[in-house]
Amino acid sequence: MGVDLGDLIEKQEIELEDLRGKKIAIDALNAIYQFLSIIRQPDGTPLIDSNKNITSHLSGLFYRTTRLMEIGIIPCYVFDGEPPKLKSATVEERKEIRREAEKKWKAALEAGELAEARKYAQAASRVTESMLEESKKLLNALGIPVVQAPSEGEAQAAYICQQGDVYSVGSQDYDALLFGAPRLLRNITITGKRKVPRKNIYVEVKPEMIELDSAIKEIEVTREQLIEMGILIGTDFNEGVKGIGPKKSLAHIKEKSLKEWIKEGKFEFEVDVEVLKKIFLKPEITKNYSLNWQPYDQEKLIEILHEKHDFSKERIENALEKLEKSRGAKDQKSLQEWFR
DNA sequence: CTCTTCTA
DNA sequence: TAGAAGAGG
Repeated sequence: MGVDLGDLIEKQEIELEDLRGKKIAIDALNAIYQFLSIIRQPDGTPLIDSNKNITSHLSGLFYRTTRLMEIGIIPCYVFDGEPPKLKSATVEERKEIRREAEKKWKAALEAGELAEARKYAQAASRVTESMLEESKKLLNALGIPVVQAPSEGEAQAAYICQQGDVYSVGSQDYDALLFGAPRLLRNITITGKRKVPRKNIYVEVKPEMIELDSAIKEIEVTREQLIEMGILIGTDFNEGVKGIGPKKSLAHIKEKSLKEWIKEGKFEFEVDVEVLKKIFLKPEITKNYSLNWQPYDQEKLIEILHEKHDFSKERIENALEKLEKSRGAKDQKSLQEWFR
């Protein structure tokens, strides 16, 4: 979920093609969760192989990643490690929401309410340990680097971006900005047309880019103030103040610091605010990672997707063929360079 | 989500 | 041939 900075932050609509030749560190859990929740049948059933294993995430990861590569984008994926202890409340809360959604899904199915069923099925999506393991194997076979974060993936991705090893972080959540990512790309794993809930209309979802420096300059705050705003609104690590959203948080933080507000007794937090701020300012990351792009291993891909999970061999080969074709194109030197 | 097939 | 609809696993 992450912090809701939505309307405050200045963003720039872009085309995927604008990112040709750019390296991007994608928040793996974020992407996998999106695939798992979106790739479903009308009644909410995910894709499954003959052994009843869910495969929606693999389908999304494979086709989306090869499409990005086809355009000439150079992705790597960052996986989460142990969540900070302060996240446990959020984790529990999400579990409960999923349990409720699961019940409602089944009820809606029995009542024959397809759209309702799908909605609750999506909310019930749960990324399991084995899904993550398989996703890593798939990315390995694709020759895409996988970085294992010690703690929060967004924090690690932000660090990799700060080091200049990638152009941008890719995630739906704004948290990466609080972690100090110089650039954030949203909507790069979900694009195209999306149905507006409860309405029969579709909106075009386009990739958007946020540059941390210009975004905070625009609203005239520092990164530290942005973090304080996040804490007021609520993050994965603390409950926000009731009734305070992006707009009010900005006004409050501009008036005086969080520390002063607390001292005056205006706001109260269960956790020491300095501890919260430290999660974002000095996150647990590793400097020990390597981004090493390799050619894909067709045999391994066939083994994982076709032999193990019943994907059509023809479709896999088609996807790889398209990749080859785009790689042969003249104007994509940057893509070729990455294999040398 | 992306891909293939159907339809005007 | 382009856009909608359905399938994929």
